[in-house]
Amino acid sequence: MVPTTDKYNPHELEPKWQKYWDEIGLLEAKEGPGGTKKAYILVMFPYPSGDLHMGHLKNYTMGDALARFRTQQGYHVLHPFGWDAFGLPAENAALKFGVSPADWTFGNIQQSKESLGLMGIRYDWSREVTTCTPEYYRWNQWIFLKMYERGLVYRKKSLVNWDPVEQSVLANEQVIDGRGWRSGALVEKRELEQWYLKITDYAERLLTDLEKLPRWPEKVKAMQRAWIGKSQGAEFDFQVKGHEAKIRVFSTRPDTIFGATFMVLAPEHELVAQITTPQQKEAVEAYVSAAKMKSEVERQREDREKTGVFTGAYALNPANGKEIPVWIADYVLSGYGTGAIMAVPGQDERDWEFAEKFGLEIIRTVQPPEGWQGKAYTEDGPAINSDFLDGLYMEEAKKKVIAWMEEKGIGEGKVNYRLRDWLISRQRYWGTPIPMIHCERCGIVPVPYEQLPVELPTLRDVDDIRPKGKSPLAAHPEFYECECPKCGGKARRDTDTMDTFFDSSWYFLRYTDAQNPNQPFDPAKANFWMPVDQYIGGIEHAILHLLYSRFFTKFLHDLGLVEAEEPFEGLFTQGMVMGWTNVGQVELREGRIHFLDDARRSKLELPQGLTVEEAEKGGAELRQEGGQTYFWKPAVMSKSLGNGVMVGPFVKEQGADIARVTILFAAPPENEMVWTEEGVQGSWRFLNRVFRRVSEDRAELERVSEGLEPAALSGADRALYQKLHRTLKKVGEDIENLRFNTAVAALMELLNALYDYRKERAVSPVYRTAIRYYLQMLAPFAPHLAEELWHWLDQGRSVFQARWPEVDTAALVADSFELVVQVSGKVRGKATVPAEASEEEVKRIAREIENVKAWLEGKQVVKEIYVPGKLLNIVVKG
RNA sequence: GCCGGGGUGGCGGAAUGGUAGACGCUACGGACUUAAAAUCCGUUGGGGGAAACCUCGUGUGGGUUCGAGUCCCAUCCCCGGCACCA
Repeated sequence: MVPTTDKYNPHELEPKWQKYWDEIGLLEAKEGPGGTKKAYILVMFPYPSGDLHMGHLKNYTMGDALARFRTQQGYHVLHPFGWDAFGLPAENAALKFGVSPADWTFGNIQQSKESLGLMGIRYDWSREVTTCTPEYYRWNQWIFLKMYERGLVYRKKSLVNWDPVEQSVLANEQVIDGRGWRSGALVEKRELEQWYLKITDYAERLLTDLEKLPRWPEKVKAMQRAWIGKSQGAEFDFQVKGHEAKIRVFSTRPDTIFGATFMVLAPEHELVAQITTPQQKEAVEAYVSAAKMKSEVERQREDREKTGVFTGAYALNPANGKEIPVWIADYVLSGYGTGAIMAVPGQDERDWEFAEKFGLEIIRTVQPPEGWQGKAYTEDGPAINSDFLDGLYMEEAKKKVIAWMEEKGIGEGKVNYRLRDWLISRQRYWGTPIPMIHCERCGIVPVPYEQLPVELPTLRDVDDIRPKGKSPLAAHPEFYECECPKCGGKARRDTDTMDTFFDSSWYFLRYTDAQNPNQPFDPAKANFWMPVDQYIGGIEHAILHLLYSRFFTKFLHDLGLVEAEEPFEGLFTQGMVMGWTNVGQVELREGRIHFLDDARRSKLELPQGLTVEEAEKGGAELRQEGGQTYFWKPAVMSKSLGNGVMVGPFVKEQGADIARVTILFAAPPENEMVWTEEGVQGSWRFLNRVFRRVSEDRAELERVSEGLEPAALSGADRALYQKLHRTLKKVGEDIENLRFNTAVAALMELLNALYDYRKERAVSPVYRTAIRYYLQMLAPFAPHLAEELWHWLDQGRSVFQARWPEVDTAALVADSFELVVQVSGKVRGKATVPAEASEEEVKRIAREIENVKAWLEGKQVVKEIYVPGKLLNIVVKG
């Protein structure tokens, strides 16, 4: 055996090939003529947070592997990267460290870029997008103005979500369980005049087009459907007795109108003050102001018991002319439907509860099934107590009653959505200025296109940036003082900035033509690349970013700028990376674990007093160190826990390819993975074994040529050739489906086969072919090592420039197979059988197996099932 | 409560209705070494057996089928999302 003189040394290999890829322009994206095979591989762009850890890199590694694979297949590949660079983290850092948001941001970008480079993750940096640059955000302003032209931007005064920590308003999507999505602070209600985007105009398209996305996770689509919340019903009026006013309600069950025994208005409903009787005035006003004080969270408490107050007013049920009392209650929401309901306790659980508590009348209008013990009956059944609807089932009754309403002019069929318009004003500094001007004479005037961009002034003083409850820009006359474009008089710029989700709603389009100074992007270029073939990112954007981006794409499509109506053809939500985390020192008291330090314990929501058993069930370990006991547990890698494996040090000590394989092999990519020392060891062993295999054979590999006649192969050569092509097929399919873990497993298997082969055989043409293909298949995962070894075999060009080999389908058909012989469905023997063996022969061979013979002894064969190439099942009785 | 996804060795996880546990990790045994590391070889779901082999086994209970981790019905549990939206 040739002595191993070379050693696998990632530190030497990796920088060398990284430089080489940059020199040959490996991932420079080039448009081609129509019909060119293209692959737009996109990872969600991040906030530039500086140093990166393995948790940040998982999706980038996946994207890089896929992009490299598509390159090998000869696709035109677009694999870009950029920075979601506006937003609060930059401002917070500025406040904390006294650096300007811009300096902080660009410093972080530089650091992050280095980490990406170290991992061998390659992007077309000529298309880099940084949202906080005027070259980018001027097109935010441009799109905003286009939306304004089309009536999709409006200003409205209403109760909005105010995040007291961020000192800014938030959109509905950004309030989760009554708290700001980023700050976690309880959101307050404030009445403010703000800018909105009319996403609701697109509600129906956003809903129905989900069906065009088979390569999206069902989970994400379900979440979007629920968020859009379409419901069909009717909207109709109830006359208030003794008033001009009518109360309009929305109901999905207009068929139950004969059971409407009272009405409920949201406390904020505009008619409340008008219809409340003097006797009830005091109680109603008290209730309304109490409701205003209540936070969203209080209103949504688990044990929410129904509360409400009678207004003293009555309305007339249009179906039967009955007088019914009008109440107010906070279980009716002002923002949905009309903010008022007809209450039908017989068919609605919430109304039943309310009626029961306040002693209101209950009439059933749907016949519950016999023996019905429950309260409200919400299922289908024949209508009762409903005059002309009696006997009809729900669907029929709805149709009939809606037709009746329309005929009488009371109301009509109506579709309602839960989706609300998108509030995009933010009272913060580090964002895109809203390109609007307020003029005392002309009102609101858009900034003319030729004056774009409205540049964000550079503020360096921390006090200028600090949030004060209104936009910091409002303190800078040099920014807001301007001329009215219409009348030329003195006017004032809008001083709010845009929600940063505006920035990220179309960045993927900018990548297709990132440096265009004249328009957001050239439609021809966008049409070549769009839609994104594979988008990879975190599930946390299931609604927010992914819904907004779909909206923007549809809008830009409507403007005629892009053909695609959906931005992301395939979506993949990757699982998180966890790291073993020292939660802190603990003491055991009576078998229970008590933490001596609370900081990390509370962050991880671990209770005090766990039993050891419970802790272990939760994946934790107690470790002894210097006589002390520490509580360790895998937790999502994060800066604040300090449990992230940092890219720089890791690559320096171990190597980028090892990190990449560790990430991709540890678990299916959609699952969370725990980064472990053992996993890293396994990757090292694997890559080292690859290196050794090629290294030991290097001299022979250089001598042997590959002239190969597949049909003439026999024995071990033939077996290796077939294994090679089966692996080639599997690895290709697995990468396409992002099943990297099984692709790597297949490569490990093939490597084992190569070792087995070399135990008995010399380097041969088949073997050399196998090694060459092997390196091509390894390249997406461990590109540096693959490139190095590839150059040993083929000096000419990069492994990524060589075409991905074709699968020889003839080689997928084995020439013999292992026949599984079952007797009555249980495996009793196996035999190697030539592929071309006839059924007769197979049956004969099966019966010669000793163990099968024994099981057939004295039994009567009832039936035989033969699955060619696989299995024979002999069914016996007796 | 509703919606989505799961439940397979000590662990991560493989399995177009056809050999359950690929591949890897861990652990154990052995080789090499002065020694250790690394590396290599072997074993590693439970039970029985000297072995051949038998038997049990994919949350639980039923069913369909020659054959079920995979399909159907019921049920329990876990994770994620939504939750007074009329």
